[in-house]
Amino acid sequence: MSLHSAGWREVSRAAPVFAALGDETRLALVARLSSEGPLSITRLTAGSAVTRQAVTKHLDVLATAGLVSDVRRGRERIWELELEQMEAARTYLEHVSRRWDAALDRLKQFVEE
Amino acid sequence: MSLHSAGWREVSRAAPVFAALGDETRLALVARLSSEGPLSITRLTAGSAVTRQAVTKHLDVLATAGLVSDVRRGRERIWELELEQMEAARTYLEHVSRRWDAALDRLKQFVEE
DNA sequence: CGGATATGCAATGCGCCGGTTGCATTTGGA
DNA sequence: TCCAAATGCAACCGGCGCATTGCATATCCG
Repeated sequence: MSLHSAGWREVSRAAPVFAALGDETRLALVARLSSEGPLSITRLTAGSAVTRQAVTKHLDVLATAGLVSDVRRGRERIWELELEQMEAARTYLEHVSRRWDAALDRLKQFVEE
Repeated sequence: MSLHSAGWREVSRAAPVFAALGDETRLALVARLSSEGPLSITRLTAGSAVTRQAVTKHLDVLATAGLVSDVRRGRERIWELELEQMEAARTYLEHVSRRWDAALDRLKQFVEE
């Protein structure tokens, strides 16, 4: 078994998305956006524990992971969710679950025979 | 809007799980386990780019997040997936998606009226 | 027993991450 | 025009995450 199997390509795509979601502050931002809709940086900062600069950086991280996108409206930047990557992550977890179930089935059969 | 809304409790539970999945090496380990079934540390190390110690640490991280569990068998430690937390993560993403869709609907309705 | 295999424990190094502070820049509006 | 609001840019810092190396311990087996 080498690094090339087990879907390494998929892994290196999914990991950054999970990494982006793996921070409380960022995940909270995602939660805010999902429940309140598109918001500006200042609005997101109000109700967050950290500085506006921190919020900005976190939004950049999320954007790099493809989880959010921004649109300028006058002097403010409006951020909104981008579901594609999140769906991809969800699908990835689903695949893992399925393969694991299959592995357990094979194992069970192996034990029984 | 304060820190108490938008399901902060859920956020602080889900974040560590995503964080654990947000590393290529760890995600690769999860992939290996899901496709090949329960494996020992040495077997996992063979086919991984890093040291056995690194693998061990990563497994510890995954275990702390509740994503894997281990069983001793003689002189070796067998690791296997623990689907519950992964399912929880998947569900979390699903909820986010739903809320976002709802938010978009509200927004659309608001614009139209 | 004794060697080989599998794992545990500990110290160390270093880069990046999350956060802050200070100041500059753009834009809306009275 | 002039002020305030919203954001951008940059430097700085403490800590932790990822990985390594070296050595100790446990376990299997001939």
